[in-house]
Amino acid sequence: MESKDIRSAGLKVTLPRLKILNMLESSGNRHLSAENMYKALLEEGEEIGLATVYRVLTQFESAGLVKRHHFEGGNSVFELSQGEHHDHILCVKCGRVDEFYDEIIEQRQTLVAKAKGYQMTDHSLYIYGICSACVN
Amino acid sequence: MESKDIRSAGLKVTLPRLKILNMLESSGNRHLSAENMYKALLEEGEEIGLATVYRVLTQFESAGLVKRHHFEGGNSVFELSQGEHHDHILCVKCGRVDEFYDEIIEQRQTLVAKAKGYQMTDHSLYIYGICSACVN
DNA sequence: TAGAATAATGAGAAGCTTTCGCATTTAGGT
DNA sequence: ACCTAAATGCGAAAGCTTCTCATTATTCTA
Ligand SMILES: [Mn+2]
Ligand SMILES: [Mn+2]
Ligand SMILES: [Zn+2]
Ligand SMILES: [Zn+2]
Repeated sequence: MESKDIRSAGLKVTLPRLKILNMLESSGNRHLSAENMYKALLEEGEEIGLATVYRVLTQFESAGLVKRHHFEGGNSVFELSQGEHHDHILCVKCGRVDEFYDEIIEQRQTLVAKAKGYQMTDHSLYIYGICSACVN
Repeated sequence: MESKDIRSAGLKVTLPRLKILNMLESSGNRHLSAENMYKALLEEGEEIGLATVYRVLTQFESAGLVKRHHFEGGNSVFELSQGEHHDHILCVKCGRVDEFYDEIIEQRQTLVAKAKGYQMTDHSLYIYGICSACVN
């Protein structure tokens, strides 16, 4: 029952919010754009506006329910923040997205920030390449 | 004499191209947006179009003369590609940009790509934080 | 459970960055 | 100096995201 998440974010439990949250939970694709979700909902026969999708996703992001990523070229994508942080590796041919977490990279980032006199708040790391299915 | 760079990129040596290249070389700020350069050139009394600035920068990028970065929120920034690769650390308060290169991070990225079955072509790493001048 | 107060919605307009199209100008070779 | 191809500036347009506002839905209270 995901209504709890919405409520504890201080938001009213509305159909659009439930639909969007549900889509993020149940879709095979963990990384979806607002446009993706909007079109999928339309096809399911929902009556929803694109502005609402963006609004709701931004609210979910503020509430920590969702993470927004800016993949190279094009629009933002969103995914449920399921606890642990991770970074992304993307195929430049087919758009496939894989996730990874590297403790050493994380540590070095902290060290770099410290060395440069920064109090690190965040970081974004994307690796681009050609996936095994796309080689040749 | 930067005309050589332009010529060897297969481009005609024009005033806009010289002005833009010169600005990237002489400006105190190593990381400039197209809008930045456009406005600065207008203030210098140049007659130039924003579309030209974008066009020229894209051509310079293709020629390997400049690198384009997508800093969080807002527009792309460009810098001269002076040889060695580096990544960036940015202050979220004042917008300050510092550069760094960490050999271990670079190596780990290669390892991650390999482990995920990718042939790495590129990566982008930004660290965000609060710089020493902005703490408090 | 009805009603009031308030938040959320959908539709379209608008904002912003970047690119495109095209008539005009300019560069570079002869 | 002339010719041709390339480059320019301008405005329009694209693509993504946010804003505005009249309408609708949710939650709280009685
Ligand atoms: Mn992810
Ligand atoms: Mn740099
Ligand atoms: Zn692929
Ligand atoms: Zn700062």
